[in-house]
Amino acid sequence: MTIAVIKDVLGGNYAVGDTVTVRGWVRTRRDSKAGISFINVHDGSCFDAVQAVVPNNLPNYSAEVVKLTTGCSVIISGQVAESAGQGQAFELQADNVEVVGWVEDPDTYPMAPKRHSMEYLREFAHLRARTNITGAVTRVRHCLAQAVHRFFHERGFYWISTPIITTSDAEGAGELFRVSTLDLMNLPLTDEGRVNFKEDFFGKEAFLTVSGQLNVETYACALSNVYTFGPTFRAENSNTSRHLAEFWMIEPEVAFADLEDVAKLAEEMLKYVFKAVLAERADDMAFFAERIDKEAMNRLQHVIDNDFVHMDYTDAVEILKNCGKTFNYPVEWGTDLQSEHERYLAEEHVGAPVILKNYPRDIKAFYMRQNSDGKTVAAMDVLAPGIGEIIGGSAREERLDLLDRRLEEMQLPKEEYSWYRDLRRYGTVPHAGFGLGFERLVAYVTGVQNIRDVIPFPRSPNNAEF
RNA sequence: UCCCCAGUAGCUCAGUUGGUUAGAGCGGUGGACUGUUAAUCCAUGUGUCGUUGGUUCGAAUCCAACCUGGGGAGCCA
Repeated sequence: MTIAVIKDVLGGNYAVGDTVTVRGWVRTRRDSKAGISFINVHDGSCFDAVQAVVPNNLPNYSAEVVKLTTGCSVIISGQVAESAGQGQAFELQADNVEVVGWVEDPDTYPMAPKRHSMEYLREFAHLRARTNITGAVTRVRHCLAQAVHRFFHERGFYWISTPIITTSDAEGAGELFRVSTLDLMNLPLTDEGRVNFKEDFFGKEAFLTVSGQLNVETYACALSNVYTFGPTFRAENSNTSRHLAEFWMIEPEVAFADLEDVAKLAEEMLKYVFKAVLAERADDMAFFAERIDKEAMNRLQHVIDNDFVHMDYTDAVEILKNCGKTFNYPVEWGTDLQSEHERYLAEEHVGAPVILKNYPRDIKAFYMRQNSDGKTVAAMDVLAPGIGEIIGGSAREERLDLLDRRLEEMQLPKEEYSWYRDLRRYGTVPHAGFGLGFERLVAYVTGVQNIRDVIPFPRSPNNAEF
């Protein structure tokens, strides 16, 4: 018995006449009074389902085959044949249909063979993987993840597994999820009446990481070219279509590199993974172009074919001031750009991803490298049309005195960063890196509007089902 | 967290300017027809009208609070 994945059957990897067995789930069944039934079966290996042509002389035809409904699991054996119908080159002439699992009540099976809203599908995160769209998103997501790893591997980067549990608030900003084994009903207290974390699992306060950057910098300052690719957690009460409480982030860090180097790296990486998706997931991308966003494929090709536009923050402010458009928020040097400003720059002024660089020092994180003008830091954001900031990066301040001054200005506890400061005390080097929100990348590529639909089990305020 | 919008059948929605028996399409089911393909045609069922409270002779409809979802904003990736 040759077990075949549907991708290989449809792709012509078997000869006509070969007997193969496919296993999967029924998408639709159509009966013909000519004495056959058509059963479309999907197994996740590709976008399309294979059509099994089932003759009515099979022993279980009337008892089982004609009772198959959407969602039933089956094992079907038969001969690969050129299809007499339209819509597929190959099909399966079935000579055995085994029903593995029935759908107990087709009327209440949530994944009915019809269009569902994304909001509805989200309520069935355990079943939505069976739909066309979630299947396609899942394959594209995988393709992107593989391409990211391949891209860095080919350039000599090492994948560093930075910790999920941390005991320092990496950027002194983000809201953190606490990790604790203390009994909430009976907390140990200090003499001052505070919670005594010395009795907690780690002997101190612990949290889920908001970024692997500070940790991965340590490895960049030894292995030169490194990156993280892992889950990240933010306890921010963000209720938007582009925020998750648990998301995946890719953070390369490069020793002896400056901002220009990592801006180039970001551009090359995006082009590399977009090429991979167009080459490897043409079936799924065609579906997104047809059903989600007409421009899904053109957008990627356009990014691949054109150089990214680089723009200084200072120049961007001038462009925004002189563009003749009235914004809800005023544009002024020294303040962070609002969504509407970023959107104008990426969507209208440039019409493609744009790299904004050299932001005012006072609105950026303590670790960003200060420019010689005394006003700005070597930071960049990659803004993508439709989704906004997709990448944020910077050169890191490698000069200890300047770093310490920033820690003091921002009133951050120096002791907490002793190991980070050590990197500047022992063989410091200029280095730079960036962070890419993986789900934002998947959303950008697929055209799916809500980030909650490009991760299998989204976590957001008030929602951690499944 | 703030602003706006929505919650009616399994799903997507219409409707009800407060008044008897609540509507369509899709999906499901039954049948017809057919190498069909989200087929087509015919038939068919289904509702604490989000929750709680208030106003009223009477509330699914008006009001309030709450819950849930969506859009936008902030925070950011």
